[in-house]
Amino acid sequence: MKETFGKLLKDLRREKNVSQRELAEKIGVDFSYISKVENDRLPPPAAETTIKIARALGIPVEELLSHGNKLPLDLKDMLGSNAAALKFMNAARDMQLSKDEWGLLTENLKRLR
Amino acid sequence: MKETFGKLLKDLRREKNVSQRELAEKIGVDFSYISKVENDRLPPPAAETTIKIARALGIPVEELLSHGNKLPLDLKDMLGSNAAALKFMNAARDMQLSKDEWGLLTENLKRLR
DNA sequence: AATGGAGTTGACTAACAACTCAACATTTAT
DNA sequence: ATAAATGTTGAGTTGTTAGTCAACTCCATT
Repeated sequence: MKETFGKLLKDLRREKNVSQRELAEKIGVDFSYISKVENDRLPPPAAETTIKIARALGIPVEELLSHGNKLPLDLKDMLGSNAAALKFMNAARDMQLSKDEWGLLTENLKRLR
Repeated sequence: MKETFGKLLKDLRREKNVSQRELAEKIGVDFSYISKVENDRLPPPAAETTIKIARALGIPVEELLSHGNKLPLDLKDMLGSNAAALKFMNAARDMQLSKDEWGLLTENLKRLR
């Protein structure tokens, strides 16, 4: 159904004409690690590494994160320590919100203040 | 500033007149583990274990989760795989929402459909 | 024909998470 | 005072995460 993280990364990297070694150096990992991730031999990198990759390639961070199913630490902390936010998220999950509905909520957020 | 997970658990458990052994058996862990957690010798349990504790003691799940800074797996999956939800959360984090504002959002959610 | 750049692979590892087990100490009830 | 219940502690276990390192292979040039 959904494209793997590896394939997505490989395609994006190639589009930008960056070698595995170049990318690896920019983000501070071994290049062989990039290879394995691109071929889905290893799971997607940690959130912070994924973010570095997105920045290095100049693509929206969320797209990559969501394909890797990874949560940045700051978000995890915010949610994990906030009962009210947790309740909100539980309710949202139960409603199975669509992409557009999430967009709407993000708009509402700005109008909240 | 904020009460530790351990102290909170110890207080709640005592209020309900439950021994460490009883609680441990109900949720399926060794009782010595409960002791260590209550004395903050070990970090708060995994989210799923924390939820079992909350259920066993009859207290709201979110209160305990938020004190342990743990995120249930289903929430993590939902967020981690949804770019639109991630953007929403990022925006919310940037705004430093108060408890009441989160409550408002949860209300709005119901009115969304 | 050999050098260099790019990609792939196997084996290994350090750190952390989430506990268990056995022994001992303390508190409570009889 | 003693037995039973309850609580604490040290040491060890098992699994997962997030990678590294060295050794290849496969091409494209020179």
